[in-house]
Amino acid sequence: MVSLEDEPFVMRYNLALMGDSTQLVKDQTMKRVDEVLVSLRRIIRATDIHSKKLSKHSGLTSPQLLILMAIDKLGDVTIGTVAKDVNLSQATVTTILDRLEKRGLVQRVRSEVDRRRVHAKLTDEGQKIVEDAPSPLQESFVEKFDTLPEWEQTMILSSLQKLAELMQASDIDAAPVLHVGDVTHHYTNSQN
Amino acid sequence: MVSLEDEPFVMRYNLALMGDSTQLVKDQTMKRVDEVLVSLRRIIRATDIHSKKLSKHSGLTSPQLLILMAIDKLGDVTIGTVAKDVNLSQATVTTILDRLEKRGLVQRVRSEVDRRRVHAKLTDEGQKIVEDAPSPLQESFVEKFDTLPEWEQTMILSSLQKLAELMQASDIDAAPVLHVGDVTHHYTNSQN
DNA sequence: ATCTAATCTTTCGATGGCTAAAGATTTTAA
DNA sequence: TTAAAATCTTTAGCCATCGAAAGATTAGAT
Repeated sequence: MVSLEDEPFVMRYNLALMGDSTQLVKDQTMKRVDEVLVSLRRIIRATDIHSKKLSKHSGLTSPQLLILMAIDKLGDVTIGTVAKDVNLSQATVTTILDRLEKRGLVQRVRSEVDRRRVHAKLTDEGQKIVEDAPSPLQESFVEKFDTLPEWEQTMILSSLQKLAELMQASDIDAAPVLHVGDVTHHYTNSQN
Repeated sequence: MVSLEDEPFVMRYNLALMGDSTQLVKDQTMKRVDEVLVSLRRIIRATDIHSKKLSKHSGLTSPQLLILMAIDKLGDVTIGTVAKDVNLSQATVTTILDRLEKRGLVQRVRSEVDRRRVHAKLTDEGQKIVEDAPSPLQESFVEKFDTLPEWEQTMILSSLQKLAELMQASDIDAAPVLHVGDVTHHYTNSQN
């Protein structure tokens, strides 16, 4: 048995399932996939932590800010439209709006034309806050990003877009047939 | 004032803060930063959605799976080590372990040598589940990623790593004046 | 030996996020 | 006209996530 002590867990796990023939090739991919996973976790965590920090110093978290900005941008919009714009579920937007409304930054107005709809609009105070708000990504990140050579900025952006595209596509055609008890294979062959 | 109706919010916000001289140059960067932000949101959401899907069909969410795998990899580890390994806070790991323990997949054992520490280990059932578990990233994503040419895989990975690095560095830089010594420890020493 | 500082885990209180179901209204079709 | 279908928001219940503070224990210093 090969020593796997230092290998990332995904690798270790998968190695056990693969024949020796393709092993070396798969190794490479697995390793990268695993590192992608690690990087993603780091990135997600960094944004989370920034959000907390933001809230501590400006009183608003990133999603709250995001939603305020969306309302500012879109004007007098319905909840559903906001949700689509910021890429969150309606339920989530509702709960965030609850908090924003409680703080008097946003107002809900039931539509007169279609009483199922609810419009959100900024209050004067909300407007003011949006105008003075910091970026949802930290300034220093933007600064650092700005110093990268253009080719690198472009590379990062297109990588992210590719990744997002892959993931979204995967989500759509992923066949959810898995049960923990009887799944037998993993990275190598999933046929959807 | 330029019409900004169609510009994403980050741009709109940032433009308001900049003088006209550098505007065109900044425009480029802002636009990219904004698109980075959008892509990130998409990616994060895709992983979230996948996690829900996973949990619905296998009974385990991604973080739960991640933690099980980490324990499997590391053997008889303390909570703190697990937290570092999966890049989550201790508090988070504790609550996730609560659920895993309640389901009998994991067992906590207080260390005899140092009674502050708690070791986590897989139960037989937990072990079995880890061995049969699907990937924390969707199969079809891995499959698609696998078909990318090697240069692209490498490009994506290094972009992510660069991004993670920038963000972490920014978080450290942007540390509020409060506890300068406290903020850095998450990221600077992540090799356990 | 004891008091204090460091270390480790858990608890507490928030927020964010989702799906599914419930409520409310409007639209469509019989 | 009226019942069923579609549309929109909120509610309910769950999990993930964090920081801060509380508890417990060990290590260090006097």
